[in-house]
Amino acid sequence: MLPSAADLLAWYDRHRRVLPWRVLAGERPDAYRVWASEIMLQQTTIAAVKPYYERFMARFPTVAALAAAPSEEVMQAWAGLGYYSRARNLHACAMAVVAEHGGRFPDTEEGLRSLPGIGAYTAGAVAAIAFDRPAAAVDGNVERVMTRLFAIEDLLPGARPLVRDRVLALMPHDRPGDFAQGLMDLGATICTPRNPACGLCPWREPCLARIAGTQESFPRKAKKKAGATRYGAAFVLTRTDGAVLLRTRPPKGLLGGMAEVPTSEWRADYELDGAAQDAPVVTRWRQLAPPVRHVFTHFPLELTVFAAKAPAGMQAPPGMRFTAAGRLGEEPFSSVMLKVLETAGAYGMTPKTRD
DNA sequence: TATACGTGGCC
DNA sequence: TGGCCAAGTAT
Repeated sequence: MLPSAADLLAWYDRHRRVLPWRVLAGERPDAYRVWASEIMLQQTTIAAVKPYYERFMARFPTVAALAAAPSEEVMQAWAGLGYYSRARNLHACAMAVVAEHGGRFPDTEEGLRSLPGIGAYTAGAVAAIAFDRPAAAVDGNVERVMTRLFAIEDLLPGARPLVRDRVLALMPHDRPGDFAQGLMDLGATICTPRNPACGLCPWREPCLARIAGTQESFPRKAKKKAGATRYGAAFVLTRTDGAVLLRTRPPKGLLGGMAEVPTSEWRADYELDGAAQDAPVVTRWRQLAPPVRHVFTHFPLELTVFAAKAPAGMQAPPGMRFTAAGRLGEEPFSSVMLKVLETAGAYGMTPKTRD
């Protein structure tokens, strides 16, 4: 028995998930909303995205509204979601859609692919979901489903073209958008990484991995090695009027464009003894404990927090600013920076309560 | 092809 | 606790 799109679509019609960015069955969704949700969902869980998506749509209801917004406002709306280059590209993409496409998203995979922040997956997903094009949207869910279904032994990401070919071969001529979403829903709810619910799967009979009993060993992928811990010092300078000394990180690279208190470099061999030389001003710094620990995708970070007071009239050093206590909520702080500020008692909001 | 790029939840 | 994982993209 071979897998068929009809079996998946029948399952999808009964079990499709209700999601904020998903319209009712049979309705054509707004490309802007589909696109925004796809960008947010890159490497990010639905639970994390939901509150951001709702706020984002209320704040920027149309692609024109997003394009017209200041970049600081976009970064602030994204703060806490991670992978901040997504926010920069999102903004650039909105401006390109307005300036080069008359405010409407291209309705082809190729047209979408040429926009900033839209790669192979997102181009396929938007083309399929928003425009019902027969495009393959190969994400982690689809990779898992297809490598199991066909027992594809090749390592990812090398096997991706093969997965894509399999998806295109199964693609129905009608309802390609539902097929794309059904594939993802199946991966997210049935064909899960651990303990897949094979008994409930519409493709349980043709699934080669299930037949062999090896479903959990797919997809095959190379192990990636963890980076070495980096260390550094963070300096929280609070004026007596409550304002905190801040700066903005360079637009590209780690936490690009996000707000932070001044810090030393973050290095594996950082020596805390010389931390005073990295401070933004010469004053009496108090070392706080314990240090802030944070884990990025490619390395763990340990920041020792130093705090000091400054007179109310103090001016910020070049390239830095004092932000009033009442306006800290408007700054685009990353989660690691919120931990630093909380350690210093300069900000009462933890990452978890940011919503 | 390999690496940089966040964050929070789960076991 | 530590490694893995979540609707990837850019370089």
